Formats: sequence, structure tokens, C-alpha cells
Amino acid sequence: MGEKDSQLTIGALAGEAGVGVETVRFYQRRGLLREPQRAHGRIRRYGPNDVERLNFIRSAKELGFSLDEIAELLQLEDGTDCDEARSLAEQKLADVRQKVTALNRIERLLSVLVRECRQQEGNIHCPLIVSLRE
Amino acid sequence: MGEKDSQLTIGALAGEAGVGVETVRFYQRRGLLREPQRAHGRIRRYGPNDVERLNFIRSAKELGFSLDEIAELLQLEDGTDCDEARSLAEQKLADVRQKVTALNRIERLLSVLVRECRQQEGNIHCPLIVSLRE
DNA sequence: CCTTTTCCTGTACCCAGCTACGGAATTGGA
DNA sequence: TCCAATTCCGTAGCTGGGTACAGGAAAAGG
Repeated sequence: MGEKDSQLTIGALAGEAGVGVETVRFYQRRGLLREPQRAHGRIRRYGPNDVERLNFIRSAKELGFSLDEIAELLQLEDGTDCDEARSLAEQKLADVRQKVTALNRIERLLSVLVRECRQQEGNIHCPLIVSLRE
Repeated sequence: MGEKDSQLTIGALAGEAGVGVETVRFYQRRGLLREPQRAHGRIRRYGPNDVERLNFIRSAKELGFSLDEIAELLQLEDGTDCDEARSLAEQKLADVRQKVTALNRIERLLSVLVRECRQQEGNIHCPLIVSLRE
């Protein structure tokens, strides 16, 4: 196909980011990706920045953010008004810290479990669910 | 209604845990909650342990675990075979650590953004999406 | 040039995870 | 004892997040 650097077609973009073409177009409709320039002709061309955005979306989804929340986060990237951006960022920061805290609790419980499992035989009981939520 | 301690009806349980009655029954069908004793008569009675389980499920969902994954985690609580439990726990532990890493990156990026926002006026640009995924 | 591949727009379909509803049976308070 | 509020079971419907065509235009390559 011979795309010159930073001029990916939608198929190449999807390939780079490990998602389907249809998914890219879906995210466009949802406003998570810009509608790109259509250089010559009427087909879309994408740059490396779009690849990063797709990777970001994938990660954020795995962390339990909804597409709407991810859209908000991406607005920060896009340079919105400063005050607005700051308060949004602060709010998301609080969410993130809460998630980290909860994950750290799970982590501790799981690693205790693994350690105990290494020492004992037979069946064990793990107090996994205790006090996950502060 | 006068439920004696640790003998909640399904409605009371749902209320305690902040979910709907239908959701509780749905989780039962999915095997996330045991089918409880039916003390006198044929209505279900629940204890405080069930409330904790529901809270755990809520937290884990917010962290991006699917119901199937949560079911696996809850099996640890229920005391499965030791070897099996250990390998499951180790695998989940790896997931958890990856999530923590990604969240810490987002955290750092967001807090830089907030700090910069406090110093500057007007519009800013935030390199939020950069290198989230290792 | 002619063929194959990829792209375009649009609509329809699919799965996970609930949520609501119909109709009967049980509870618990007045 | 009676009656409103719950619970029971079963099934149907909804939302979020994609995924899959259909039918046609436009690249790319031999």
C-alpha cells in the first residue's frame, strides 16, 4: 500500500492498535477519535497520535472506565479550557486513587493467599472479600 | 419486618449493599452468591457475609473485572483446592499489578496536569495519552 | 486497463450485565 | 383474620460496547 509515514489508512491504524476497523469507526461516531483529514480523494488518513489514542482507550477500558469517561479524559488531551480541565482532572484523579487503593488491597490479600498456599497442604480459606471497600 | 440479626430477606440484603433485588437474584443465577437456606417457609434468608460479597462484587466491577473473573476470585474465598487456588491467585495477582501500574501512570499524568493548570492561564495541552501502555 | 483489496456510508445484529414485569404464594402487622 | 407489602419463578426488554454485512466507490498492483 505504501503509506508514507504518519499517513495511515484506517486499516493500517486499526492493525497498529490491535483493534478492528469497525471499532475505529465506532469510536469516531462516539467522539473518541477526531474525524481525520481526507487528504486526496475521500478516504481518511491517520497519524501516529491516533494510534496512541487507541492504545489509551484500550488501557482505560481495562481499568473500568466507560467510554464516556474516557471521552472526558481525552478532552484533557485536546486542550479544553484550563479551569474546566483542572476540575475534571482532579475528579478523575480521585477516582483513580480510589481504584489504586482497592487494587492494592486485593493485591495484598492475594499475595497472602499465595504465600499461605505455598506452606500448607489441602484446603485453605482466604478472607479475600474482607474490607475491600473502606 | 423484624428480621433478627443475620437473617436478612432479599430486599433487606439488597438495601444494605446498595443494589436491586433483581440484581441479587441475577448474581445467584450466575453463581456469584450461594442459594441461601430457606429457614422457615420458602423465602430466602441472608447473613452479613452476603452483604460483604455484594460489596466485593461492586468494587471488583468498578476495577474492570468481568463477572466471570469475579466468580473465580470468589471461589478463592470459598476454599477450593490449594494448588488450583494458588495458580488462580497468582494469575489474578499479575492482572492486578498490571492494573495498578497503568493506574499509577494515569495518576501521575493527571496530577502533572492539575499542577500545570494551577500555574498557567488560558489553554494548556496535556500529554495524557503518552506511554500509558508500557 | 482490469482485478483485487480496501475504503465509504448505513443499518442490522450480538453479547454482557442488568432491569422490569406478570401472576401466584408468603409474610407480618393492624 | 385480613390485607398490603414482599417474595417467588420465569421470561422479556434495555443499555453499553462493539461487530457484521450490503452495496458501491476508489486505490494499488500486475
